[in-house]
Amino acid sequence: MRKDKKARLERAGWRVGSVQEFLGLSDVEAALVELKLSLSRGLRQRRTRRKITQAQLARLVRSSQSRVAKMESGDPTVSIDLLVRSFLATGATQKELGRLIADRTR
Amino acid sequence: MRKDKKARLERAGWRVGSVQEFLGLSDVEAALVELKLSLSRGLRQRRTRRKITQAQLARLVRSSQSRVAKMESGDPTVSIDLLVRSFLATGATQKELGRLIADRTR
DNA sequence: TGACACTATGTCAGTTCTGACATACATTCG
DNA sequence: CGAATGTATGTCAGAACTGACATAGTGTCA
Repeated sequence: MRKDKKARLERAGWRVGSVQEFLGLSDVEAALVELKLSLSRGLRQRRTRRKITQAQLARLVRSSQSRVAKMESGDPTVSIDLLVRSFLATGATQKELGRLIADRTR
Repeated sequence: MRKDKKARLERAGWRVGSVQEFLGLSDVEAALVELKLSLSRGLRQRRTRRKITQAQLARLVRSSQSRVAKMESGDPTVSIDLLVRSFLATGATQKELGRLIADRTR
């Protein structure tokens, strides 16, 4: 490969000549699904432990019962932002959030 | 308070008569800002440790250099979703993500 | 059985976030 | 100095997500 072409490609964001470290978006995608499931489970657990209904939690996070249901069922239209926001709204700390994510059980 | 009214309010999501456990969205909001900062720092750290540029990371997550810059600078238009996705795209595991969040340093 | 409380699912208009682009700024090197 | 490389910031059309609503399903109690 000509040197100027290599330089051009690298400038464009490629790592020419190195082993391909590209993760394949599918890997990241799979990890994201896992993460969302962890958050879903964690959220439902916290909610039921506190003995409040989906409607009550919805009010806490200024959302709706239907969206809470979607959060807890791992609906793909629910963002991580919303899951995290809701989890924190149950009174969880950032540390607890971190542990939930780190200590996931399959 | 009349009993039927109480029931109606509770159905609507209020916890009538109990101590107000409402967190005040501002608390959650503050926690979210903290969280985003943790992710920003973590992302930049992982990127620089791997000695890749913002443009290269952008390619990995199918984003753009400008958005990566925003991610790392804590720009408010960047979602947690995108931060997490990018962090994972650097090859981090869910466990590492959890630790990053749990072990934040101010 | 019916009434009630709770949860699940589909839909959609309005809001938020996104990649891309342009361009400015910063640093390094010859 | 100027060129090259990397990073920061503003903008915007299009994509993704949101709360709200309607409604269906599930469980419980009398």
